[in-house]
Amino acid sequence: MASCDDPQAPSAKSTEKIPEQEATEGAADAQLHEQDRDGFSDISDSELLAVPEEAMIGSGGYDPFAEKMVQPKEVADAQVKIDDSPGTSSEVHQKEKRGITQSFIDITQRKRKQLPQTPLEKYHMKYLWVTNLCSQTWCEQQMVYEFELPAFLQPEKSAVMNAGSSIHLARELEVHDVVSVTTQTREDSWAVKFLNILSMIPVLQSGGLIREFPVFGEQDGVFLVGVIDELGYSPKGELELRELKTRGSPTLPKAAQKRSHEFQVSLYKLLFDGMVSGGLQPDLFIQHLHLMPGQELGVQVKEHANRVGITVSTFMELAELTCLNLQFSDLPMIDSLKVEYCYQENGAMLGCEVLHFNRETVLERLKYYMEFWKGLRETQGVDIEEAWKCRMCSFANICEWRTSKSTVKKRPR
DNA sequence: ATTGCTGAAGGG
Repeated sequence: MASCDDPQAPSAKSTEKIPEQEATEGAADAQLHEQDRDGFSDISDSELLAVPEEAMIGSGGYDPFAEKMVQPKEVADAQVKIDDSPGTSSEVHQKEKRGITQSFIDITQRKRKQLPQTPLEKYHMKYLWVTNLCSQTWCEQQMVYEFELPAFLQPEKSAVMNAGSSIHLARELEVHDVVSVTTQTREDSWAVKFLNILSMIPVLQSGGLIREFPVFGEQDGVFLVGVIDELGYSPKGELELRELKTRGSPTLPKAAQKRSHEFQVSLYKLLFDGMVSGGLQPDLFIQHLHLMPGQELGVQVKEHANRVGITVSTFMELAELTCLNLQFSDLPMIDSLKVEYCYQENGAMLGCEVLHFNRETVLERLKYYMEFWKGLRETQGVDIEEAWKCRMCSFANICEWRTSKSTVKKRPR
């Protein structure tokens, strides 16, 4: 629903998209890789240093041990225009450039102050996405490489992901229209999220269906941001979260992938429940995102707010209004979590799973993943039992985790 | 800060 340019770009105005509610009441694995007997041992010491040509980006080289990456300045400074439609190739390029920029900044910062950085600091993240944590559940080491070498993703994989994005967008448009709103500041971008929420609350209150509901909040000291695919009521009148997963093959996912989906929807519930029960404090946006409370909202944003019957002038006014609305609209917490799987090719439903929410388990896993982001522990790759994941990993042949494992195995002393 | 800080999900 929301799409936006880099609001920090000096000259660039960005556009956010806002859903306009329509009548909503009528809206209605692949092959199993059997476990490697020898786990990680298929990698040799010579492969360890043989970085393939594709790992080079620009004029810079990648060294998994020294973690150096350099590139021409004009690349680092390039401002990128964002394409509205999710999953286009321009988006992929944009991600690449962003990754390169981050590494560039990282080097200069490290030189200046010789302090060890937490991953959050290193990648300049004020907050995490729910999906960051989901890829972390698959393989933390792989997630790290995706941050550091975003250009290295397999094209076939991104093709399946782009197709998934298109299907999600089409579904969103079934329940509401989307209009563009120009934003000028980061505060504006968040204001648009708030306005989206404020316009979806009444739909939920009247028993309707909504898609792409923004959720956020503090978890374990870190600000977490996500988007709930779909919220609606079951015939029994329970508030139901539905997450659609489109698949490249007409098969249901294996356990490892289901675990990640379960974690994803559990995080959504954690965040949503927190929002409707008063857990979202306006101050969090200042503390974590360093937004300016008194920031005057942009003209376009104010205009849109007026169209939906809201008169605000500063960021904080709207943040407070949103938090209060969430808390006092008497919205229920999420009762059930559903994941629906469909085949990309023809849209055929492959299955639907109802997942159980276990607060303790989710919080425990969350804590473990956050320990990584806070720099409290080293990066952890997959366990030997899940070494099969490495076979479809783009980073397998440069992976530090794999090489360390195989070294241990070959030279036990 | 010399320059400057993320649409989220996307699938395996």
